[in-house]
Amino acid sequence: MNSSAPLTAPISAAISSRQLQAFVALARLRSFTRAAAECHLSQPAFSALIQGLEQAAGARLFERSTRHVALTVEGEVFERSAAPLLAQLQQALAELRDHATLRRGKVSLALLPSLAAGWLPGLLQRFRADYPGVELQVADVLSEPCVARVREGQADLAIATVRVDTPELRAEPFSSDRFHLVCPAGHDLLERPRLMPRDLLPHPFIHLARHSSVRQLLDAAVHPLQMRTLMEVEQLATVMGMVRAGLGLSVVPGFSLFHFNTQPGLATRELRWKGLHRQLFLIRRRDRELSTAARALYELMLANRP
Amino acid sequence: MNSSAPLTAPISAAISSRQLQAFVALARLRSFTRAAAECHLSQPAFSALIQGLEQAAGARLFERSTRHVALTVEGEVFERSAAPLLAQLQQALAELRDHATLRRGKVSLALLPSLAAGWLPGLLQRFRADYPGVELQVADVLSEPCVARVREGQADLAIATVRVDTPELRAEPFSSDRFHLVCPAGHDLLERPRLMPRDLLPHPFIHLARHSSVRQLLDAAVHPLQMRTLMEVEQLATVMGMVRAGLGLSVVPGFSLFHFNTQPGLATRELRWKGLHRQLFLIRRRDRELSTAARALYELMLANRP
DNA sequence: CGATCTTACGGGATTCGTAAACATA
DNA sequence: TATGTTTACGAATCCCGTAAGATCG
Repeated sequence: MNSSAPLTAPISAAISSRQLQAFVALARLRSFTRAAAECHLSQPAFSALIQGLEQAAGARLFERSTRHVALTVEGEVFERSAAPLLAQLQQALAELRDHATLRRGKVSLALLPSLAAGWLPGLLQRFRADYPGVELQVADVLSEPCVARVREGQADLAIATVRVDTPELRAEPFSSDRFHLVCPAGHDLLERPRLMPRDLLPHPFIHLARHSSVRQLLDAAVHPLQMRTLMEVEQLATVMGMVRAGLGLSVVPGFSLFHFNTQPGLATRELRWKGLHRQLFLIRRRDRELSTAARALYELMLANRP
Repeated sequence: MNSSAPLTAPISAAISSRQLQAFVALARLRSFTRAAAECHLSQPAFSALIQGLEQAAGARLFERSTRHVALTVEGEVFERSAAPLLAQLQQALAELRDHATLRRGKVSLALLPSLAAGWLPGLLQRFRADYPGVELQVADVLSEPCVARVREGQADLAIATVRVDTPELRAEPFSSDRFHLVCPAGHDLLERPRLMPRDLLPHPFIHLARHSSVRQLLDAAVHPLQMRTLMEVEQLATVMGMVRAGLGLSVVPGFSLFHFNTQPGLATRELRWKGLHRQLFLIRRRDRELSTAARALYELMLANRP
């Protein structure tokens, strides 16, 4: 038994896109010579292409003499399908190549509000300049929802503070930031040579919500019950407004300093307390590779860590 | 210059239907081994097929490890086009093969009413038994309209009495028939040893319309002004009714004898007068070959001439 | 006889299947 | 380690382009 002989095709005869192109070109130009030229083939090679198609189809598709080339009735039947078929195929390939070359695509990213407002915009500006056709979706939510979005496939990537190395999710260290005291300009805490946790206790304090990573780390460094909690708010922008109004002081992550540094009447001071720093992780699914578009954003993020 | 090197594809990369089939099978089965088996290929050959497709597409379409095969995002993009594309291609080929094997198709035939009523039905019964899927269109009209229909592409074939050998049309001799006297049974013309044209003159005569071939040939043999014309009618069936009612007698072509031979009270007698016979031609276009279906009918007609 | 399609043919690329190497759970 | 994909490789096949042949107007 000759085991190396190719087996017969399982369902249909093999048709190549080049045969389809040749057919459509010949049906349009009605000349082997001209159609061969359009397909960048020698005329005999082109002829063989058509013959192969006719053989695969099981019917003569063109009537030809040396002076005349025309579709047979069967050829007309096939033409009605072949022309749109070829167009669809080429569109499908073009669409695919668009995705591969980042002329089209979609990336969805979930990350902490502080990064979304401060660091991300400049990054996305560059990304959009390079790949204007790629659709972007950003979810500026806290760590837990960030991770949930990746887990549920709603986001390709997330930046969050939770190290989730599960069978589903892969987390890699991305960046870290320190925390900063924010208070009205000229506040006496700004002058102390060494600022300790207990130094904050006498002052009215604007807390962030308990589920925020900032709050949780701060609670670990300074027992909350000992503090003079003035209020709890959700947004860092609100913290900024409260402190600027002189209602109290607060502690915010470095990535959100852009909220405060540009505000007249406000001052900040880095807190170098042990344990009071945030580790950020880049989180993605384990079971899916990133799409080309997502990988491009991933690379750009890694190359431009805050 | 290496002139035998294949030139690059003109527009799109070459994709074969086998690659499309392989892609769809792999997307469905998510296993190279099983998909290769379904495509009747060795697994490495199948793998190469997919790799070739990915190369042509310019993007990786599957994420694969030894334990897991899944579509990439780009693969999903392509799948949306590929599956319907393959289905359409296979349907187009099936349709084409149906036409080639006469499971489908269409033939239109124009021929004289006498043939349409007498000879054709039995022929078409056989044709339909062999090719039940082929649509038939019959125009039972006189010679001139028969020819016109072929000339205008409304009919594939015609049987008519005019020899039209023009640059457009090809006519080949098909058959011929003689003319017959029809009269009430027991009429004295039936008894004469030799029946001559002038023997008809004393009797009331039922004429066919002037544009019919029967009438024109009869007028050439017997001057119409000398005849006792009772009336002119269009249809041979009307002639039959008139003669059966004893109103007169008439002359009809042999192919229409089936109208008369089975009628009680009627008799016929062949007229062997010089020039009084009809030559029938099979007419088709010169610039188009017959479709497979039309050719089948053509062969059947030739093999079963009246 | 001139334009055009088909056949013939040699060389190189392609693709097959078997076997071995490689990778991951 | 076991299952499943990729690489390696020799052989058969396919496909190209050139050249010669056939055919119709």
